[in-house]
Amino acid sequence: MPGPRAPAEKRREDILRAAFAIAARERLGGVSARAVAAEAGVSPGLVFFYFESIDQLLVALLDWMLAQTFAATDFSNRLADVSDPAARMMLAIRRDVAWLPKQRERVELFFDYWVLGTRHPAVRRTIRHALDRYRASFVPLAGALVASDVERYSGVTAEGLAAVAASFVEGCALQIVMDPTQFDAERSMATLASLVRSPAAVA
Amino acid sequence: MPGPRAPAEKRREDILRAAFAIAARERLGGVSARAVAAEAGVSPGLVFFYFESIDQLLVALLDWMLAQTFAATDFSNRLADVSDPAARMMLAIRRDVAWLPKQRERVELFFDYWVLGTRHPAVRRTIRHALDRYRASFVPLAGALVASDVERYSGVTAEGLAAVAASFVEGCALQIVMDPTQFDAERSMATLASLVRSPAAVA
DNA sequence: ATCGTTATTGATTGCGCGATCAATGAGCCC
DNA sequence: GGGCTCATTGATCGCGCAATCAATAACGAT
Repeated sequence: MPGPRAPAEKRREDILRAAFAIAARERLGGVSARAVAAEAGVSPGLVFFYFESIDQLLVALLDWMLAQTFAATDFSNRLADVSDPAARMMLAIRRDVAWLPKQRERVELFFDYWVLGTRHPAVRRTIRHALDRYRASFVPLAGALVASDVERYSGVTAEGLAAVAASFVEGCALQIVMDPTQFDAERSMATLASLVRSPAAVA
Repeated sequence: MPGPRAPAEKRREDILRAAFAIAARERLGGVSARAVAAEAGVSPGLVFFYFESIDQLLVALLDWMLAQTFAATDFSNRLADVSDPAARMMLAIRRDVAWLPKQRERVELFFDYWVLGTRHPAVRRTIRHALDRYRASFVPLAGALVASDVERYSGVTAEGLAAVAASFVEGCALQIVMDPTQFDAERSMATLASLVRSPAAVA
């Protein structure tokens, strides 16, 4: 009755890929053992052989997605080419906001996981960690910006500015996912640029 | 076998309240016909008598919650007392961000509904509409702010600024629900205030 | 007091789910 | 090629769910 065998790593990967295909199509609610098995062309029992439960499969899928996502974005842009701190910060934000619509599937899935995380401690920890890393990634840029014009940014800390930048991008993600037709990324970016630019540049 | 009767409107309300009580406790996943009936002290069949399906009960519950939420916030604060446009805008944002932790249940439920909206067009429409209304509620404030200093805010439209404000608040909502201990609302507010304040105030 | 309407009941049906497990055969070592 | 390991199968269990419906009693009308 058993079919052909495959290396353990490949099978795990096959099942994760199948789970992702379904999740991208029908979101997390569509990821059931039967559906994943059918998509991967294996029997339902095998899913539980490689992942003890569906919850654990979902956690593994989240890790898998996050690893892929960070690998894809971390070094995709030459931020170092821009010397002006304000422009660097804006470019970083713009890069992330521009990335959102292209990867809408993943952004939507991430929110699905975020909702799941409110009930599922392991998922919550993973997501918190990812969001913290994201916020932290803005700290050096924010620090340079604050240092570049201490008068203009008096009372602003690097951490505080990084948190606001992260909030902004996450808010944009939310709006893109909720209603892509209404949200105008360019307009929001232009508005943010006007707010951040220094008084010297205005005058 | 039937128990005592009640006016149709009261029964509907009873069932909605029961559904909300469960949703606040166990989220949307806990809202089943049996659970709602038990909470309301009626039989499961009665739920389907007043709401044709569970989906329709959930839609009715969403409408009910949104009506309550808007009724509770719209007139809770005397924005009109503040004459400076920048301060007015900041106060509006601060009021909403301060409201989030107190109503965490509702915010979480709102995101649950977003997930439900994936499968359910009526829910999706309702949520989009609510978010649009929210963003639109910032437009008058943003318009006054832009008009108060056309030089400082050149290139900024009322709609754009309103969208950014909404993004910011929604981003705060995400962070507060996911990790209330990490998110420092006051720090974010102070940072935002520094960004928005006019050059005149800085000098 | 009787009757018709209808709100209310709870047993029931059928479904999809997560999870289990005995049976099975593919691949590997000697 | 014999035998061992274990990856793979698919039937199966038990559960909770949404939804249905015949039976029933509460209530207003007459």
